[in-house]
Amino acid sequence: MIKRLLNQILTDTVLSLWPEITVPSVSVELPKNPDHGDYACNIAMILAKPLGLPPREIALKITQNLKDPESVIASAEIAGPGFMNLKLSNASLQKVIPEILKQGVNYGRHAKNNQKVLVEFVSANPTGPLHLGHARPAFLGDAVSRLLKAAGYEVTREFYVNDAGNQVQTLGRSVYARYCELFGQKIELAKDAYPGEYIIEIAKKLKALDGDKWLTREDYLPRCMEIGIAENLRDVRETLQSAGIEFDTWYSEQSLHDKNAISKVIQDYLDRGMLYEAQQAIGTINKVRRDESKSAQYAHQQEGGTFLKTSQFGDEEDRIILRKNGTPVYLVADIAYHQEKFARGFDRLIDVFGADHSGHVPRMRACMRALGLDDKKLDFLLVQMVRMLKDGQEMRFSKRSGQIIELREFIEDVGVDVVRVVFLMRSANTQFDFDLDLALKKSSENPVFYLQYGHARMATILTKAQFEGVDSQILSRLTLPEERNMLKKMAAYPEIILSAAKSLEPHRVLFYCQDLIAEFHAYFTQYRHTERIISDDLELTQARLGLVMALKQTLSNALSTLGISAPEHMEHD
RNA sequence: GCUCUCAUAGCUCAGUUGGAUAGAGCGUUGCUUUCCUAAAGCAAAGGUCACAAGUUCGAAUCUUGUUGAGAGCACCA
Repeated sequence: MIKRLLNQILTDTVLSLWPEITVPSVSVELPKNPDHGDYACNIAMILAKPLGLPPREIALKITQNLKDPESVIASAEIAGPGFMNLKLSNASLQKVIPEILKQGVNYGRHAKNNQKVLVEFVSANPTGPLHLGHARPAFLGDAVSRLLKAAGYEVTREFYVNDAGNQVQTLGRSVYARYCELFGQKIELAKDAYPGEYIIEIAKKLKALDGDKWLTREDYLPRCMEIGIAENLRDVRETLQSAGIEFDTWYSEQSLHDKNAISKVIQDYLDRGMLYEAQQAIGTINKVRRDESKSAQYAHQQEGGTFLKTSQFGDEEDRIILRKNGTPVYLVADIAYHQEKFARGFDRLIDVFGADHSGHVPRMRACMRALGLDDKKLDFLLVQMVRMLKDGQEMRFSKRSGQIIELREFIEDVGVDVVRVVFLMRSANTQFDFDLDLALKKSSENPVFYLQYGHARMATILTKAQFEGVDSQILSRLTLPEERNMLKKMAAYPEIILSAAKSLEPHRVLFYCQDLIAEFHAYFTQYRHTERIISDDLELTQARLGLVMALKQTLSNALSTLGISAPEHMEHD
């Protein structure tokens, strides 16, 4: 809000001086070095080239002719190669407090931008419980959704349910095997069967509902699949709920099959002349593939069929979509699903998934473009892998061996907020090591407590003293450098939300919280003997309480935008 | 072999999209509490931003190459 004001002033000034010039987007920044004023601007350096003048000269002109009717800028200095260091008047900084208090929980929330966005995330196969591997994309998708909403988007959160295909059939057979076992039959699990304990629980449920009716029947599979999917989805939903993650829609893959969306896509491609019959995809011939590549490994299973001309749209080779026997491959259902998403009228589609599926990105883009759809609407948030460490050793998970840590248990053991913060602290783009021992320690080594303690400390102060409201007279008492810094920081909050949403990077908000709290803690401790918040000076006390209240509001808004709870009170030893 | 991502303090990571003297947390060392919560604060130590060229007023950030790590490269889902 202050930034926008400064932008306006500088743009007006430049226009008044050089009307013929198209003013580039002015960049005003919070400098790290306090000697560089409250805000720093590099516009003079950017204008040096188009104006053909030295940056310092331009800066001088600008500072001497500032169009600043409300005298927001108290002083402007020229420094270094041509930076303008702006110092703001106390009064203009102090205005943030009433602004924040007026807006309350809405401070930092932006007006609706009439953009509809769909965020698809988790979308785990309904063949088992969620495990630790799902955690990062789940929390990221959730936080990104919250961020986009705060930034003014109308957000729909969607879970794509893979309830069709081989995997759920395997699930059905696994359930049936355990079901038979419950009636005393000796069974041998198939090689690809799911070995987990939870399958037995599902079998028990089936037995309780249907008795022994399926023992002698051949058509057991649909029923076993149905109950398997339903039970797993229920478990997934509960786990997500305990993680504070809700979805608006659960989109069934089977429903696409049911309404013939698959054959429709193929017809669409056919109409567009995008298909051809061949032994081999165009593109593979030119590509040197060594024995290590997977396609070479499986070459003997490749028989030819119907191919889609994705190589014309940026994919490295054409993709098969119908096997030689005419059955569609998995990709087609995924294409149909994305086509559906486009048809539902969103302005922006975001897919969140693990970086192990990064190969999916150019392929899906190409498939959409081959349908004549604008793939710029499609965004992929790739979440890098997490390496789990226990006792300094990497833990390897495999679903087949049943060696997994269930997300549900993990959240129960560690606490939602801790897990959430650990996963949101890092940008999605970097892989990181998750130290399990550290997460389990409920000590100050854990960054969550720092955040929450800051909020609780503010809450304590406010309950201790009666806050009677602010007016600009009183607020003029806030003149300590630390107080000015916190005012600036709070004023920057709406910008942080916007840029974090724009770049799909929730961790920025978390680092912002960390900074804001650090400033408050330092302020609090430094002045605990001299300039206490609650003092005999009633006016000063009210002004500082107003500051704390605004801080608390900003912090609580930021934390809730990430789904992290902000307690009023914290118990500890 | 090819493609993508990454490489910043002892460890885990930020770095406002090209800006001024590269930051935080943890760990290490020393200090601060009669008090509104010490789950806090202050100070110190710790860096060839993997390496080498290039682009320009200016590079951790952009380009190319090299090295190293992770992921992907079947008509599996």
